[in-house]
Amino acid sequence: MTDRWALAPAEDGGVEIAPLGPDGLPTGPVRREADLGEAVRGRPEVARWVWRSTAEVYPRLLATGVRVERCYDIEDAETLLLGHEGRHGEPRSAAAALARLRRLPVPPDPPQRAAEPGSQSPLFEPQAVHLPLADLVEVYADQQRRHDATAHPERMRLLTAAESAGMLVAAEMNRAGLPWSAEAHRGVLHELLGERYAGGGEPRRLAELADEVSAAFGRRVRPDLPADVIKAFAQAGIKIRSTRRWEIESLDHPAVKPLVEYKKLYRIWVAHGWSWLQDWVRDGRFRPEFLAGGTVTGRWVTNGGGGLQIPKVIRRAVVADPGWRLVVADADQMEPRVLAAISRDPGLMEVAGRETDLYQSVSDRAFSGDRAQAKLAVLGAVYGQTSGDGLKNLAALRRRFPRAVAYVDEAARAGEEGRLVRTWLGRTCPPAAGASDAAEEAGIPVPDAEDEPAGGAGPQEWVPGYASTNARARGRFARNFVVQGSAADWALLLLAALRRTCADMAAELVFFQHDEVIVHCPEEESEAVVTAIREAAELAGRLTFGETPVRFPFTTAVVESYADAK
DNA sequence: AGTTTCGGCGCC
DNA sequence: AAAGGGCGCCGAAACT
Repeated sequence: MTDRWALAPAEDGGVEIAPLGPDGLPTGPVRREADLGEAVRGRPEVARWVWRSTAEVYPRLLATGVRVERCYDIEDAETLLLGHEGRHGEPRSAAAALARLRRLPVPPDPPQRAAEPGSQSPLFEPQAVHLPLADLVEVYADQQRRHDATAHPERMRLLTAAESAGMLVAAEMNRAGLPWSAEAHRGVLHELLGERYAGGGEPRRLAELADEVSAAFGRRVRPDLPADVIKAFAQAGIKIRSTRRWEIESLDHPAVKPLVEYKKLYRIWVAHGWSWLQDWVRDGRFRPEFLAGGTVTGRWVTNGGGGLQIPKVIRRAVVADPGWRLVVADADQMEPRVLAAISRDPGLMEVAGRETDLYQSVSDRAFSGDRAQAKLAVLGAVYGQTSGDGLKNLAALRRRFPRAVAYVDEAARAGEEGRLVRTWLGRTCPPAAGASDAAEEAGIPVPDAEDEPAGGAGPQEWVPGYASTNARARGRFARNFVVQGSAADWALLLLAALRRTCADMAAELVFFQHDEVIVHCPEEESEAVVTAIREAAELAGRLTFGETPVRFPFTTAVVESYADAK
């Protein structure tokens, strides 16, 4: 029997709290207390705190040294429930949910604010509508009933609980920060880019490469301006459509080598150079603002500093504190393993039931041992590749793993037809996701019935190529959604389990990137953390997908620098 | 002058 | 050889 309490910060800095019964309604009077931290600290027996917004409440609790074991984020649950009900566009605030319940005019959601460098404030406007606790629990009790109305109530409950747990993890990671050595970072920059010149212009190495590009063209060319580069190639008699690297690299021209090198280094300079370091690293920590469930698929995003796009060469700057270690753990072939678990394809489950390299096993069965082809085929199936070798390989994949391919094909068809598509736990893809905004605004009908295959075509196997461009884009989105989103479901359970183990140690979760976690811990705890990650992965697999032979192995490394993990 | 979009590329 | 999912970020270009 879980002991749940609702909590609502009051305008005057105090807090309202009340115990809740199984129906989600209060079982006792609403109490007012003067201090948020004390109200929670004094009730260690509470198993789950129910509140409007984790991003509003939990950073304040953490600031006073109070952690909670579990929570329920009403506005996050509202978002997930609205999505499941096919009402993605409706306002998701607790105030809006209450207004819908009472059949009053529904207020629009407050706008989101972009993160500023170094700020630690919550993502949502601080003046977001506060609801009295009595109103809040009315919304909560209604949400409990709405869980019961979903296709799989127990999975939906797991989803809202898991994402709330993810929000606790995110808040704790935001507070901890990623250990970052500014000195190591400057070392990498100097090694790659050379000296900086006064005035903030290009560093030495970039200036040299720009000169080499210009020399190769026989005139001054700015390699950072695509239009200038296209013009320069045109004058040399080479037509290019863009200056993307894969298009440039195939050209036979002396400017190619310095140009490609320039683009690589330019990227480091502008996105992760000295000014980035100045803006985002304080007191030996990089603090991107992690936001759990920030995308349609449930993947996290970070707000500020490009926290999920740290280039490999820059990872040298992620360095554990003295006497501490980074435990870097990366899930092995997560997406095909998730596909095996959700499709229940016998062949793929058998392959995914081993901890050895899944792509190698797939290639042994369907691609005569060519691992690269097997990987391309699997990723092509998941991403909806429509041309090239991927299509040919997809046919081989379909022969050996028919249920797996049929699963994503069905998702793609549903997406094209504008039907709802869900992850394993019930996160729901908006029916218009993947369509281009321009086409949507132009009022292109969805789906385009005239583009459907002619009738009487025999067994209805899904084939690409008949729907409108927009419908196909929605199909690809939906195809990927069921795999990427179910992987995100699983990852939330993983984080929740790992967080519980780390709570008994000094170890802290400091980074999470889709299928990869970093734990910062004292050296002597590192082996325990490795074990905890393995156990959390298996537990997450069972909790998310039920009884399944599919395994979720991790590659782990105990290192002092992130760069040494691979 | 300020704001939005585009091109390109980093990560998974 | 060529292009298919999810993101964020930057400067330049294109707008208002």
